Amino acid sequence: MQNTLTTEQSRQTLKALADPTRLDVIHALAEGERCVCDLTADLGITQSRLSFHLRVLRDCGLLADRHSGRWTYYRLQPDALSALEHWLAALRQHCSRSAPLCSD
Amino acid sequence: MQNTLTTEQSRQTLKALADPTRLDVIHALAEGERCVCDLTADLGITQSRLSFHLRVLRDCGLLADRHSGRWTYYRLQPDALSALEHWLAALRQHCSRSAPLCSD
DNA sequence: GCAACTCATCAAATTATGTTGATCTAAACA
DNA sequence: TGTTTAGATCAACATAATTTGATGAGTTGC
Repeated sequence: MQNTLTTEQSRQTLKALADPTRLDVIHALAEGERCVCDLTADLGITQSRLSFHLRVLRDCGLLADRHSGRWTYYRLQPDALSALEHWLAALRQHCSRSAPLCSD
Repeated sequence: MQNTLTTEQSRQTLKALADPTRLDVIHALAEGERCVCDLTADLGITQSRLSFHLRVLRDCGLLADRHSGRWTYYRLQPDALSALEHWLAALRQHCSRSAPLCSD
């Protein structure tokens, strides 16, 4: 059985994905793990701004980090996307019971 | 071929789903089509507030409406959820190419 | 016509999110 | 030890989203 998200967790993940800067981060990390300073350069944004978004993405499970020396490396956690897909699919099924229209 | 969403459309849909009031609306409509005044009563929120959220949901394609006399009926559009699922699945596949970790 | 009803929209107030620049901790290295 | 670098965090500000209460437009029935 796949990860089942609570509604609250799903909301946080949806919200995290709804931001353009954070989608840029995700795309940058699709190339592979990167340290914060490289990401800062890749994305051309300030360090504290990136740090803010990395935290949002990590807090909802979309990213994981790893410390080595003075660097912090971030990487994607595709399972978090799968979990959201499953939550969405369940919501859609719940919505597709296709109750009749109101008769009027 | 299913609906392909642009990044911008996906972002709007993600944002729309990330709100608790709007998820309540969606669950209420899973029971079937309803007019605004019934929804107002079901959810126990003010009419203008509900109207605001209905618009957000309609604008991103999650709901459709229908006018009859002085009533407006809203209903779910599960295809919008499917489209988002496909967008998410594509993102996940893009993220799962599993590039190697940084060697350090 | 007029009063009651449904719903959308608007402006103002409130709340939540994101950005900036400064500061702080820890690691590395001379 | 002192200095530099990586990155997190904080407070102040800026912007965006939501809520409220009021108003307006269309519909129905008297």
